[in-house]
Amino acid sequence: MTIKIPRGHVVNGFESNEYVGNSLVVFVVSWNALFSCYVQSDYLGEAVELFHEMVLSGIRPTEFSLSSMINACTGLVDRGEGRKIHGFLIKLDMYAKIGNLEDDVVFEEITKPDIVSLNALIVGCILHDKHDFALVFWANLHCNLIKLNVGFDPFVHVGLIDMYSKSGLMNDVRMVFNLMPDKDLIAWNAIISANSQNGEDMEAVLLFPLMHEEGVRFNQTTLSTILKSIASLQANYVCKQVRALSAKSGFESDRYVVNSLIDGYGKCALLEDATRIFRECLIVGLVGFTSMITAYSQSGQGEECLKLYLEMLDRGIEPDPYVCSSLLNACANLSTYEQGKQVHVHVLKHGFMYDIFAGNSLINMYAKCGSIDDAERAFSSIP
DNA sequence: CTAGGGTTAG
Repeated sequence: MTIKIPRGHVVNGFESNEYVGNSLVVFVVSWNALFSCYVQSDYLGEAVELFHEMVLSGIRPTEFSLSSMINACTGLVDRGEGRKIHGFLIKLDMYAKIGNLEDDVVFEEITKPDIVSLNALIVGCILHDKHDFALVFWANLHCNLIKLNVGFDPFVHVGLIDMYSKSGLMNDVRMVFNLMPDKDLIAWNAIISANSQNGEDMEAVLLFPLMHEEGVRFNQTTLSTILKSIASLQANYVCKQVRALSAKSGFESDRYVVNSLIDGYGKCALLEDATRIFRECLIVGLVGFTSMITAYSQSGQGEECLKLYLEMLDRGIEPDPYVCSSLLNACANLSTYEQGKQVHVHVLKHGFMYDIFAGNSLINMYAKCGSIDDAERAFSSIP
């Protein structure tokens, strides 16, 4: 993997600033800026490596550094790459001066846990990639914190909600949310998203009016998140209501909201409405096309799927494993072997065979098109 | 710290 952002630029950029006095403070801020860049560019493993490097060079992380690390680690666990950075964990433990993570007694040695030690522990738990252990550990940690009457940083709270959510631990998600003294917009979005991600779609949608009752204003993220659950529930009427709400609140031009609306209408089998938004919005890109292709595929209009795909390529939009997977599914439903083969060529050309969804769709397509040979070949070609 | 599109069966 190539690292695009030259580290020196960021670090020297801050160092050479004559208005900034304390170089040690400057350093950690520069590192933090770098972490943020890396995480946003999806260089998660590199971000963790850099973090380790910083810690070894004697610079104490701040809540900003660790907040980036929570994101990086959550992402890595998502991808199943968490183990790769397991080695760093051991050293991280040393830094955190908590000795053996598996012994929760060591926590008591930290008489006044601050944001740094707390966050280091979060990173440690996530890096361990041992969710069952993390659960026990966090349960103990929570008890200790309550006993010690230590306030949580809101960022830590949302980080925890996100981590628990991605581990499927909804009870813990709710516990953390309920512990929050000030539930702001971000907290509400996090709990709604957690419900949505864990298949509690009805709950996710019902939280929306609750949030309103508590006097917390929604934003585009809220709308996009509940639309995903509305799509799963195929709640046609609610979908239309949210569309009206998006227009009224001015979030209709948000990329995520638009895509979620297209997808929502598609899943609710409201093809005309989906098409209208799709055609009216000039910002529709790869994701919008994928939603439309899926919608047509599900309504049995395979020719439209292929037409849309060609239109997409015509507009210079590069395909990805998602759209290929959706397209292969359309071919499978239609039993269009020749077209399926063409999509297979695209999958190979763009190197999407590593993607488990694209691979499965390919196998499925050949199977549905009646070619077991091709299906088997596709199966054994999965890396 | 929170947000969008994809696979398998029945």
